[in-house]
Amino acid sequence: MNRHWLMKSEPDEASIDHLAQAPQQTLPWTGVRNYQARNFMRDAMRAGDGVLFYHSSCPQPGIAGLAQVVGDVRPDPTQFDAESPYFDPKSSRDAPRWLLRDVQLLRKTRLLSLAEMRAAPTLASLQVLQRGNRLSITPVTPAEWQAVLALLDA
DNA sequence: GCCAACGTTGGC
DNA sequence: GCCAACGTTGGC
Repeated sequence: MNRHWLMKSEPDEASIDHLAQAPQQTLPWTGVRNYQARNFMRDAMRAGDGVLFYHSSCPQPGIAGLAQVVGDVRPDPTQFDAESPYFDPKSSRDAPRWLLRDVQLLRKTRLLSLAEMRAAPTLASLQVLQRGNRLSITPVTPAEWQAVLALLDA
């Protein structure tokens, strides 16, 4: 049984439309610079896992589409790029500190707004809704995934 | 821009 | 290992 995840992206940087227009409708999930989120990608994610694509830090935060993890975990190339905002001078190609996963669109959805998520009793346990949560990648239970699908169909 | 919450850093 | 200071996140 595949796992499920919620992954936050700032739409200015990588929106659901960017994902839809990318080759193979797939984007590398660059820029994760938090160890807990990195460890999820490294240790727990598998190809085929479901992804709730969440728009954050924007006028209308919420779930904008469904995606899946494809391929294997690999080094995030932006950590080696001195021109990138994600450059990490403490990392090296011999011992990359930061990793990424590739994410492929399953389908765009209507925007399931943060307000609607908060109002849904079936999503009360969702980690991203908990007070003080800041992780950009969080696990989603099968029940929560089904609850999101149900809300999207409603 | 504000602010709560959390993560990271670095001196000791 | 402690902990204060600082930086970041992200909704509002």
